[in-house]
Amino acid sequence: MDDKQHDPNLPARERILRTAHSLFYRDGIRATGIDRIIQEAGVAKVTLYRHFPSKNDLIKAYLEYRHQLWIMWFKDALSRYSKECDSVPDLLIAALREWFESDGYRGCAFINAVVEMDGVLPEFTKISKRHKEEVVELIANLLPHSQDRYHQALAIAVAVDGAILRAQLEKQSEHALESLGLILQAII
Amino acid sequence: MDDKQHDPNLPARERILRTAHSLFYRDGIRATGIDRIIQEAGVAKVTLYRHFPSKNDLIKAYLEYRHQLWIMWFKDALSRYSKECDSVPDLLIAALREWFESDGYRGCAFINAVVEMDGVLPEFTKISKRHKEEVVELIANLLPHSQDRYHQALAIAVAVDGAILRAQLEKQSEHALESLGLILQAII
DNA sequence: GTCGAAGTAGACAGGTCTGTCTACTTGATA
DNA sequence: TATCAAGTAGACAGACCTGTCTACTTCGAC
Repeated sequence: MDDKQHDPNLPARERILRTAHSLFYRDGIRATGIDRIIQEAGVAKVTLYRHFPSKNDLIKAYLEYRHQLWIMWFKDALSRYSKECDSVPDLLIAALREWFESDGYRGCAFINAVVEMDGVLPEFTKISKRHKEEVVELIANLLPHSQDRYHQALAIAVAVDGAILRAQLEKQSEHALESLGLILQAII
Repeated sequence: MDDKQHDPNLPARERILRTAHSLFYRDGIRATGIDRIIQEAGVAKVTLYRHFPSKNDLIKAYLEYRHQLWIMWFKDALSRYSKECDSVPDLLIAALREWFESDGYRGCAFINAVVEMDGVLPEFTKISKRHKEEVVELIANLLPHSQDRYHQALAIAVAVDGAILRAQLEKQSEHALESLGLILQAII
């Protein structure tokens, strides 16, 4: 899900976006300055501002990019683990474990963005809500059809967010996954 | 739980701490400058730096203060609602509803601090972990004695964190509380 | 009454931030 | 060959940040 190569053959816009993604996610949005991004991306400042008129525009592009990246990874992980997992709880936990234990895991980029940037631009919150809604839909698709399938998926998504945070706060992911397992077993 | 009076008769240290609490929680830690705090608290810059040698020291004091404030509120809310609630899920949800729907609700100060300040000082994360552990203990006290009471409390705390986030992301608290209710009913 | 602790206002240093500007280079296309 | 889009380096403006400094005031304890 992460990409750190910064291939100098890529077009400038792509290099800027990928670098912004790495730094915004790793160090935080406010803590990452434009100068740092252009240095690491190997582009001139004018180039960055030609593609992204302001830092807020770059942040929005980062969130859209991250959304695509994460959803793609999630779908892929679900399909990969579906072979060896025979229950929805096991499947979700296997996928999330892969994420929580990946290098440089720092929680959910959208939660982090809302915490850091709430009040600066309403669009950051809007993008984050859209992301969470799409996650709920993906979870709902895993559940058997029933009247309250959507409510169930919503509750699972809430529990998943809690687990994401716990894995971020503690270095270990085991407690978070254990707690999430207990919740999922109970709900489903 | 919140205090906005800033009584000018209070000692300077107290005024600084309360003002820092209001601003750090409302606007975020990084977004709040020292100049803003001293202006709003009505103290000189030298006075602030005599009591808190650096901004990081002030942030630590803010977190400790917030911890005491929140735990006090939580205990009080639990005891207040225990009269009219006859189950643990109802009790927790009644208390959290009060918080989620209070003026200026902006999520959990400790989650926010970790997201904003992770990597700046390890102590911020340490204080936040201690806070969460104390919350787990308070939740465990509500549960009947059993072998896995602590695991149950941990899982509930994870779900509560998820609900805290959902209530922060959406303007409404209803969805968050509904999902949390579903989880609690299933677990307990 | 003297002294020291704790307060005041506000200038200042040195750093970082976003965003603009100038002046130059490179490469594809018409 | 001429043009134009897209890139480069880097100085600069103006704002804001933390933290230090000077010089003055107030007030209680001894």
